[in-house]
Amino acid sequence: MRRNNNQKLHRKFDDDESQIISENKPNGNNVDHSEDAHMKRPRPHITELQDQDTEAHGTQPSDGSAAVVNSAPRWAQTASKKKQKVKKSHAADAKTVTFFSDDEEEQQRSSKALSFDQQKAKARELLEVRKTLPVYKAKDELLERLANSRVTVLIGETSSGKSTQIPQFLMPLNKKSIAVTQPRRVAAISLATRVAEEVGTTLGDKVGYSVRFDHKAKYGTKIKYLTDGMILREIMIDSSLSQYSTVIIDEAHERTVLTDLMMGFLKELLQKRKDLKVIIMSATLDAERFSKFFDNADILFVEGRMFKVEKLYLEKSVDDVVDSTIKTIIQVNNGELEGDILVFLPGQEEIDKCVSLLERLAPELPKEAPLIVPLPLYASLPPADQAKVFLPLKARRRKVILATNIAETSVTVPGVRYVIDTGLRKVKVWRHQLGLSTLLTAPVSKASATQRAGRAGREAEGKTFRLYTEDDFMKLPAMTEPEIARSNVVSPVLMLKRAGVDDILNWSWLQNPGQDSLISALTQLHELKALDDNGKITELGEQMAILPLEPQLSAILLTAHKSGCLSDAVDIVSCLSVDNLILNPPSETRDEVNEKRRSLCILGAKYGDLLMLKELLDFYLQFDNSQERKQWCHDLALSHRGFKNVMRVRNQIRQYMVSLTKDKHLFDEEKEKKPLDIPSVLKAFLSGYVSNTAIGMPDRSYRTTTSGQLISVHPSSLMFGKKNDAIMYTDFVYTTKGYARNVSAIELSWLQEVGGHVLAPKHSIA
DNA sequence: TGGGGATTT
Repeated sequence: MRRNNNQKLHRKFDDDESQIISENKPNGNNVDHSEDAHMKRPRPHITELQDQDTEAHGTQPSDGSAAVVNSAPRWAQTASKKKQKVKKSHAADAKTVTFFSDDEEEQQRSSKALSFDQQKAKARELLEVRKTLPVYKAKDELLERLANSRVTVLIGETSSGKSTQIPQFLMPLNKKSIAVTQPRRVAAISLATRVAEEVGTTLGDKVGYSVRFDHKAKYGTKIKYLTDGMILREIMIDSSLSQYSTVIIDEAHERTVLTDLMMGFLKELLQKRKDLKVIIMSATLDAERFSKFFDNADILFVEGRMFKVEKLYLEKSVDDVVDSTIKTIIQVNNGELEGDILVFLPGQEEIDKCVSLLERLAPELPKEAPLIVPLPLYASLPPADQAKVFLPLKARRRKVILATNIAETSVTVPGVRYVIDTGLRKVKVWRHQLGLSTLLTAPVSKASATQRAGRAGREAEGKTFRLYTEDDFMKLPAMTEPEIARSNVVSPVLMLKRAGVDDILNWSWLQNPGQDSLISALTQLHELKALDDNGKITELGEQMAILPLEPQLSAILLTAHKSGCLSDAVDIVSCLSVDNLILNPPSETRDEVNEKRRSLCILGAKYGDLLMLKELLDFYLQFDNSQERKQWCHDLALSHRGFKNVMRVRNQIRQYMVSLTKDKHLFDEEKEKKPLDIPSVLKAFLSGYVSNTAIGMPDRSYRTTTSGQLISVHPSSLMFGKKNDAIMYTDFVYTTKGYARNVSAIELSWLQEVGGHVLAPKHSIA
């Protein structure tokens, strides 16, 4: 790398993103201008639930009456009014991820078991903290507004306390339960834990939660935090959600597929259930859209309490993101006061490059500045490595956390005062015309850039260094495109069919994914025999909708059941539905690890990755010692935690299959150790992945059976470099070229046998 | 012979 530090950043005071700035002057508690200020470490926060920081600092909040307005234009005005500055309190942070292992998590929770009196005392103590939250000041006015409308859109900035407080305010007013939905499991669990403390009840009693594999709620639980996926499951069982009188959709601005679906269902349900109230909570500008969707619902605004974040832009655009990132890190480290640095990069590749460059450079940097400690953070990183970003450092050191989008919403790292934002992210876009996904590096939206910047202003004033020009920023789209517009909607469509929606194209979509995308999904479901020729859901389709799996995988299990290889198929499907089970070995050991996998998985080497998964799971199950198991996972670059999840999924699927088939002894065959019937297993998978097949060409390339596109076997596959007549794959991703991932060898004759109805030439006369 | 942003039932 060239040592060229003349990269210039110029200052730009905020006028475009008034919602996260403060007009207040520093209050003196957080900014220290003494020479060695950067040596003073911020107090480490390991989890958000520690009982400290109970005192509030800073200026007085604005009065409650100013905090709530009911129209968007005034919202802008209100947003630019003074923000209070209060030292971070954990209440607003109750969604932060904690990195306990499963066992530790359990211990942590049970160690908190308090007596009735202790619970009440604790709740009284917490009440003082709650009173400092912006939303608490506006309580009376909020309640009045909420009482008068059936649907309300509530804009609450980060740290307003809306997710913890609003349900508590509403509790005495609701006859039935209040459901609060979250996009992520950890958020649902930690919010419920926090609110139970504030209410002074045992978790699972008055306040509880419900997420996959974990429920702490009973009949009569007044406030229930659920994941979006979980409440959709409940809708499948009880379409009128009769146990709730209020449903709160939180984090609606994230626009996940499941949140969007939920809003569509609620819109329809509101006509049926006249006693139901709905609150849509969002952190950003989407308010108008939500309001219109729900027949011009009231919009309320509650301010947050973020600190001011100064934004700096480049004067000239740069090409080399890694180079420019490194220079900026060094510049910030040399020139800025105490506080850690959070860097947003698009992907693992860029992160790993930066980490190794920084490790090399760190010892050569000026001795006056803190020593840089680079820490990568991305989803496929083992949990133990992820947890390192939370550990406190010794004096005279500065964390530089190099992260993907994971740090934008899912993981909140305390102590960050500086954000460096490359303005890039990776997006997966589903091309229904081609039946493949593309993984693109693309610019973020303004909303996303604002969110990233906000990560520097959670505990004190901060700065964000944007590695693009202000002009570039102005050209960014206002909002990230909702996920549903770029996803495969097979699963949502099946869900709607199962809920009795006939006219999918004209359903109450918050955002319609588009006719082409919907028709492609309907076609796929027809091919899977989930829908009949009239588009009505079949019995098979009903069963597929019940299983907590993608329709393809459900179809595979139902076929496998008929052909007598269910147990093996369940094992493989369980592995397929866990992300990051098979890790990418670090480049130093890559060849070695690949060779180990190949020699261990004899069937995998011959038949492909699906059988490798089966073999790996069998090996995993053989260990009786958890230490050996961990070591084995480590040697083969497999995720130990991933396998634990596989076991939970496997268990759940088995239960579902038992109840679907009403055959209690369905999995008893396991005791007999039936030999593995490889063709049956592969044919069962072929029934779900008929369209994901390709024929081998003489030049060792493959062409897909559906469109004749050129496709290559991904190098991470055991089938890489092998010649086969035909292959089947679970994923087709276009990056530098079209890659098939998770590849298995199949026989040409099976294509006609299993997939004749799909692959028959379109021009043939029926 | 080459590279997987993030969720969830």
